[in-house]
Amino acid sequence: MHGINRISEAELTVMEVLWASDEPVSTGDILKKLSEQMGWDRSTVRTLLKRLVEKGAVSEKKLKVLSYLPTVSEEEYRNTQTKKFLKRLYGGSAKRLVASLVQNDELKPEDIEELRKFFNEEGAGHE
Amino acid sequence: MHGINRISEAELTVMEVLWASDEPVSTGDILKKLSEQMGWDRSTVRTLLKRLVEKGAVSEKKLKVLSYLPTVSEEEYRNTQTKKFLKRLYGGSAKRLVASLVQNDELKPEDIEELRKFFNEEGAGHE
DNA sequence: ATATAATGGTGACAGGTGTAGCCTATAAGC
DNA sequence: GCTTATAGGCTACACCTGTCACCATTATAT
Repeated sequence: MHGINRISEAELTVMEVLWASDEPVSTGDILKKLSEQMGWDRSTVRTLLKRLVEKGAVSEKKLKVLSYLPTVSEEEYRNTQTKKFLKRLYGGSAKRLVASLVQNDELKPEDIEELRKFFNEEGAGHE
Repeated sequence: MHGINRISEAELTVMEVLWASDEPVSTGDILKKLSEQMGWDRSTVRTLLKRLVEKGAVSEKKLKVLSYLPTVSEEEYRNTQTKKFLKRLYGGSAKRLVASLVQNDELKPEDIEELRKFFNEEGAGHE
């Protein structure tokens, strides 16, 4: 929907906090979480939030206190990023990516087993 | 080996030109390629090359003319990036990534078929 | 030899990113 | 009510990135 393409690393970390909640999260709560998890200063967190709002990736609600809510779902974001990544590093070939995952032992035996079943069903069910 | 982590988008495009050759490529050739492919100015290309050298991602050889050679292979780079990406967006679970690829129809039927076979073998051979 | 084209060195500049600081307003505790 | 802890507004600043521009030095072609 939006061109929420460019969320930076640090900003993404903030997004994760928001995605983890199903309702708007207050600056205070976000701060508490990130200051202990990342050791970030209050100002840092607030700057990131502000930028995310400017970018349209989160919206700001004035409740008792300013609170934030993502405008893009984590999955949505993950999907667009994955597509980009795929295109950029694997020429868009998901097959190549999967092959490389296997080759680099990123998949555990049980994952492989699971995917095997998965693909067997996919192969059958897909017409 | 190196911490060649942060290659920027534009820089990556330059890397691709270098990776496409098996020997050092001259500034001129790189420029020719990228100016037509990307419409980049000579200065732009040279700046990117310089930065890549500074970052240690490519080495500069003085042949007849300055030429460049990657210090990291494309595959090596792709693998580290993939690992990072996986960790960042899929909590390191390659399985989740693959599942998502399937769910988002990134894989064509014949890919699925191929992977199905692939996994059947993997599953069998891997004990 | 000269004019022209290609090379190489260095500087610049706006916008993004990581990481704060300072000051004021307001809510909470005693 | 006064003090202290939170919250909110604005500023800063260095480094990274995408894009060049300018100048001097060689090759090349005629």
